[in-house]
Amino acid sequence: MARVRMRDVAEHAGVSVRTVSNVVSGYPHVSPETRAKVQRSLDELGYRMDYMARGLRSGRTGFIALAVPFLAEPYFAELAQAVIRAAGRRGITVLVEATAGDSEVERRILEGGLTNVADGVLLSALTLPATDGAAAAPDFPLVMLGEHSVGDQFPRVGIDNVAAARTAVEHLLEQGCRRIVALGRNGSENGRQRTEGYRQAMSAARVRRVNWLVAPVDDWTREQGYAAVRELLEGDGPLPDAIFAFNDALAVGALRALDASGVRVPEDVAVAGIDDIQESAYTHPPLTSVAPDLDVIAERALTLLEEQAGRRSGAQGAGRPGTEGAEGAGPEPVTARQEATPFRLVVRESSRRRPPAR
Amino acid sequence: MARVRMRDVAEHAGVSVRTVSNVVSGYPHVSPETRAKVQRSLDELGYRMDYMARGLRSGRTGFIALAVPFLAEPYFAELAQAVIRAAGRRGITVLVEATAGDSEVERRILEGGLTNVADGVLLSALTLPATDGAAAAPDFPLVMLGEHSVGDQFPRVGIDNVAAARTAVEHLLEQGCRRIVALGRNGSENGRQRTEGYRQAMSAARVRRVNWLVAPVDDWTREQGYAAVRELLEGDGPLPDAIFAFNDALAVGALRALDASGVRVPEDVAVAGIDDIQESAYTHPPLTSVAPDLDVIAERALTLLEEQAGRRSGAQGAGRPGTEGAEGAGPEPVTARQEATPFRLVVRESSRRRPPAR
DNA sequence: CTGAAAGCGCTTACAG
DNA sequence: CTGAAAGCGCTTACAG
Repeated sequence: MARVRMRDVAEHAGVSVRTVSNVVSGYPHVSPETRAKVQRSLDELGYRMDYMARGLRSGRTGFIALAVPFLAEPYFAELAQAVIRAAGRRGITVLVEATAGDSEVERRILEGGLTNVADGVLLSALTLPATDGAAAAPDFPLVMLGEHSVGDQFPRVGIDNVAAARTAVEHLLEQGCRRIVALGRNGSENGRQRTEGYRQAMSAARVRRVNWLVAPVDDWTREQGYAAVRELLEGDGPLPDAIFAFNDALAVGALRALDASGVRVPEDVAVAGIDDIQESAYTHPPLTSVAPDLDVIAERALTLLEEQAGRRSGAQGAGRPGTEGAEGAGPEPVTARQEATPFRLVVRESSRRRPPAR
Repeated sequence: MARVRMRDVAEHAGVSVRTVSNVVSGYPHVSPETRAKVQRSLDELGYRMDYMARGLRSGRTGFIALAVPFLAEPYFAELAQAVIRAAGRRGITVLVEATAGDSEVERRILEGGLTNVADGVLLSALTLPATDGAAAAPDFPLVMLGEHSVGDQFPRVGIDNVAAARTAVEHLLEQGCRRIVALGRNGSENGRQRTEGYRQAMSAARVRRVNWLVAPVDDWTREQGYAAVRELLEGDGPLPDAIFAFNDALAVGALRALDASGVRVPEDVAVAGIDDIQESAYTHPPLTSVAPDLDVIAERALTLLEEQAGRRSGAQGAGRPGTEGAEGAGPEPVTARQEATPFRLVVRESSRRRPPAR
């Protein structure tokens, strides 16, 4: 019951390993009879590819790495799920790394810490300042995932943060809200962009400055949303009539704080968030949110990764040829494509203050 | 800027690759001067281990595979997070697979589908009937994770389902509830065990049979919890005075259904679940739940995996030696250890009907 | 404590 | 369309 290698299959079928390899990897030019014969041996012996060996030889591992800050945050869990599903469709296995939002860890990944183990890297950075990595474009396939962008030397796939935020705030304005809190500023690039969307919407609606409210937080978590809104409610200013949370986790925390203080939603305060995590359909009341299309994000990210890999290794995919003397024209500088993916506003009870127009 | 190999480092430092390998892998018997010299070359050249090559040679990949049904389910996301964290502490990288609860996929994993890529497998099976795989103990390190058990030929790490369920129901009984719905029966082994816990608690409290209520579901999701409770409320029987949900996702759905129907929690109906997912502290009202210790589960599972790997390869760890002629005494039958990990009841507002005893 | 060498299981030009 | 052979970057007995 020892390990079955290609050589064993070849002997069993009476062909060379080359032929077995061809059959296994789906190389088209194999005679049907040979293929059938080999397939029979494959099945009979229960052959299973050794991916390590293939990876060593071909320079391709069949893995991609996905690095997210926290897998336990619903948004990232749902994103990871979408990536794993999309990768599965392409026969790619996903290696999940949790960075804990540690910029040291994120930097290491940007510097290629995962390249020996993965053909490409999907990084959902949290803390990396936009100036970082400006020095060098990576010499391996890399796509930034989700909202955060690190300068623009890397391709990124995600929604347009400014537009998403503007959409949410415009919706609140349409409900008749004026005194709207922007909940979530925290010094991140993403936070700046969502603040900008808020600003644009408020400005376009000519809301007076006295009604522009900002509640800063450390992280975009339920805890922070709760704490920030508690503080707001305990202050002596007049109540806001709406809260725009920079993500749904913050909104969930905000809803809990409002509930605990007996503030009615949406009658007293309307609430909207971004991400449309699954939880948001079950809050009290159900949460209005801007929904990114995670499947589209995952698909595009993988496509971009493949494009980069293709560009890097030439047409026929010579993998890791010998001493790599002639590197072609060298890895072409990847055009930084910042793809904005579609999103839609999902209106639920938390912001429904006016009867829907018929 | 070609790839730096051990050979390059060896030349640069004026030693053999053997020595470089020794330094890199932390082999103790290297003279301090040599070590320092090699280290300098390592740093200077920016050497990075090729894990594929090491994996091929040593028979050990440095990966473990974690298979869960859905990464987007909070419980599994939090479990995965705990596993990744624990693995990181041991220098192990985690490969995450999503089975979608497909028994075909789960069976394939049980048959070794991931062994060529991972040193061990952590499987959180959902649908596998207990009879499956009874045929053969696996010939690779495998630990079943979480609540589901597939017979007892595999080691399993998780809470005692019967005890956890009993604890939750006993708590509801203590609150004065009598007419308690068991929400979640679905034909799974886990479901049977939690039903048994319910039965034990109800029976011990001598609750009359007319008050034993069961609400079956397909999956343990928010959707199903919502639908089942809607149906319950629309029926013509008297209302229950408590709902024991087999997990928190079901409880979240139940809370939403009760909220939508204007039923007050906990005054009219008390609610308790199992899992204590992060979301549960933010529901309306906050949810009482039985909390497993995911960090303990992850740690124990990894330890068990290592024990199995050790048993399999002999003391000095000869990896994959030659033709493996002498397989020792063969892989010893792994004693099926069903480790019950600790849990605690977290009481929140959803079940607090009586003033706490002082 | 260190070197020279074999070999892990694959893929892939090179011939035929 | 198929074979024989080299080699990917490591680890590890075997010598010394």
